[in-house]
Amino acid sequence: MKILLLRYQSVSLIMRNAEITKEKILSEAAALFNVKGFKATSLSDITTATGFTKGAIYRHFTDKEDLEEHAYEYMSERMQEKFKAVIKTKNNAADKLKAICSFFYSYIHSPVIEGGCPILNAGVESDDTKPGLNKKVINLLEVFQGSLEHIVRKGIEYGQLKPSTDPVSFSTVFVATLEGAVLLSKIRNRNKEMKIIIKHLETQIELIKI
Amino acid sequence: MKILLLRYQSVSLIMRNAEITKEKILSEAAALFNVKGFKATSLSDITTATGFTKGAIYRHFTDKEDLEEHAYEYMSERMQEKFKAVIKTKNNAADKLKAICSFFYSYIHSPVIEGGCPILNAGVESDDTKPGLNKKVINLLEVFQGSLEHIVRKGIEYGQLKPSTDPVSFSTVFVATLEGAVLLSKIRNRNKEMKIIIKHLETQIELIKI
DNA sequence: CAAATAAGATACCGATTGGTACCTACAGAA
DNA sequence: TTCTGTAGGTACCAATCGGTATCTTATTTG
Repeated sequence: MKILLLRYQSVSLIMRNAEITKEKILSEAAALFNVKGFKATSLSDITTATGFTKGAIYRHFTDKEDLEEHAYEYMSERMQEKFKAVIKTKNNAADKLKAICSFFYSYIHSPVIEGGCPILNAGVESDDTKPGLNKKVINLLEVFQGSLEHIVRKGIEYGQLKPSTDPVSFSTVFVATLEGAVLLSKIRNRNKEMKIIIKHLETQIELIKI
Repeated sequence: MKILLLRYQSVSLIMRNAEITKEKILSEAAALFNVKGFKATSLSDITTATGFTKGAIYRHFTDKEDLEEHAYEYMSERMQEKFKAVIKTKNNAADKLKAICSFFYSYIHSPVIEGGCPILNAGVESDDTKPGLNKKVINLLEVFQGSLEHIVRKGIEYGQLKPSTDPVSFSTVFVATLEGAVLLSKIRNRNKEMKIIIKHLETQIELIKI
């Protein structure tokens, strides 16, 4: 039946679609890079994960560095999409901030990208040897912190948060604490630390609420 | 004069001392591992840095993994020494906590080990592929957080800190925030974030002071 | 349906990786 | 001063790395 359908569409069993192939390579490579690290992930890791050969990979990307950066861009976009969606679910500053906390808490069990937070992972690996990648990490970090800053600013403007709150300071501390939580839970392979830290952040949010 | 002295001590110009050699290998490897990462640092990187050959390295260490773990142990010991020294300079809980903040702030310009915090760097790299190393990271993290917990506990006991302070929660949040600060400053290659976060932590310390 | 184009596989390349066997020569003991 | 154990150097190894030239074949175009 299926074969018949395929035959009518004049599509052979071995399909070839550049766009789908590229997507597959990017998503598999992204997961591998985020779990094992960029340097530790070899091209053969990616070929076995995707089922494609090096020939296919090098048709879509100039070299490994190019693949790394595009794969990170892929992660970055996914993270930003999810992040925006999370913020959208609430309609006031405090609830938005709490929703972000919940997002991080749930990340352990259902991550957007396997292997933890791409800011943390790529941030540590890229700073000394991969300037191109580092720029993309900075960008994602800026989007993340910028969103928080915007939430706080708007929260103050709309009379939801205390005007004494410093948006830059608050968002910086918020991001650092969350990333620290991810690190601790990653190292210990448990969510005890995440739980404690999320609870603390939620009380901090309550403190700046009007 | 110097050569004469050496001759009298029957010490040739090419000295050979297993202990000193091992120390040199460990210190150079530690710095390289902490800057470039464990995977990204090759044995030839270490031979060029130390001036020794692979033959010398493999006499003291069974394989690269063994060297990695001993090098991390070396970093860990150095960090703990410095950490204890910093805590000792003050004689009450709040000042001890603030001294730790200052230590992290100064770490950017005069690090104990080049390349940033070994908990952050090795923590990210070891969790998935290097269980032996991960255990050592957990150990250092526990010593660090345990020290903070002890400071808070004693601070409460001696009437320096509010009894309502939860030592576990406080120390967990403290460590996470500091590590997050290191990450942000590392990614951005500036100390703006560190400055903001240290300031925040100092006011948090003031809040639990009696 | 045939020709042209482009996607992907195959087979290779030199360089580098971690690792080892063997040799040399220095340091300490006698 | 000689002998001996061992610290360290030399020369190699197979495996794997990232990368490329070339070939096959699926898809598109005319």
